[in-house]
Amino acid sequence: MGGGGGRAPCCDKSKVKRGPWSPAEDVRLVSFIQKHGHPNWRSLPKQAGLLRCGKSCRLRWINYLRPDLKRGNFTPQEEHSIIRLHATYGNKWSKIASHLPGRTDNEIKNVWNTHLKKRSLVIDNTTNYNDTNKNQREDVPKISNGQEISEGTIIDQPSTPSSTISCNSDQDNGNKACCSWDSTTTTTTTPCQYYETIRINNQEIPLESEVEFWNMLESSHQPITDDEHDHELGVVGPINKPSSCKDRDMEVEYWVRLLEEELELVSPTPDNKDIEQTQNNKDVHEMWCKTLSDQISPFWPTSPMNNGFF
DNA sequence: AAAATTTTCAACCGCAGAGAC
DNA sequence: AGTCTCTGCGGTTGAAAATTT
Repeated sequence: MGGGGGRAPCCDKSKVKRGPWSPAEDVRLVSFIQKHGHPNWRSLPKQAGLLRCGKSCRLRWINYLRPDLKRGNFTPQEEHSIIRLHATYGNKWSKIASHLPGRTDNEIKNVWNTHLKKRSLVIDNTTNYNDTNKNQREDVPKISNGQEISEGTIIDQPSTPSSTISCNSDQDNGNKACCSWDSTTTTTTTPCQYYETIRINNQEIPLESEVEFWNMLESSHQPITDDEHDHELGVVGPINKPSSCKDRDMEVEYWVRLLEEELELVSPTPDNKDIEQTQNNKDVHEMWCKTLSDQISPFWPTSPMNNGFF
């Protein structure tokens, strides 16, 4: 390591927000990365209008917002793999994560510490994964044609990224879980197509993806231009968006606006009668949750349909 | 039903590696 | 060669949720 003479802090901690991320921040981060990628985490928060340090943005993206993440509980097969891999690699969580597409090192670390550590003491580590009955395995990773990705398959980066965005997992070896999106249609009026792909044996294969989620967000590149909100978040200026996505922009902007109002980041929209007429915060919350659940993908990490809302 | 305790997991912290200058 | 910045990693924390008493 280089250095010496003391290390400058990554950011001024007195000027950045900490703690749990709000849905509004998530939207900002995702929509910014969707359009601009993340060439520089340090400068990203300012460019995206987020009062967060770059490290926090990176962590949020990698551990929670990346589109190639699996959601939900670990399957018994995944748990088995973790136990077996831990016996090989020890606490090298990123190494273990590289064998489990869609799972993060942090997630694996948590599940190990909370569930598997004790269990691993009583499980016979010599059990061969391939000995299990595949017909009983429920959540084996699949590619778009339904074919299972067998354990041990080398998954690496696509040879030619299909857009300016890349999102690689952080592993330091060559076997990287990877996704990419084709942003070539972002200036058309048709819903944008996003593909998550993996490269297996020199063949690029699209994964089953959360297309609706990304389509929903594809036109939300522009930060909300509300003065109060922008001032609070330190927005440096609007980001140009394709005019052809206007309708979808309005839709996304509508529910983002509801979100901001619920969070009291901005005052209620004058013409939003439903919200104005509802005095009880609980009612507002429930109505708002329903609005969101009607409009956004259930895969959205903080979706009320995903039991992760608030 | 309420309080106490335990569990979960998102987020933070500091360190180290790599690369740029 | 030395310094600095950025990024990634693994350990830890603490608030919220779940469970037990």
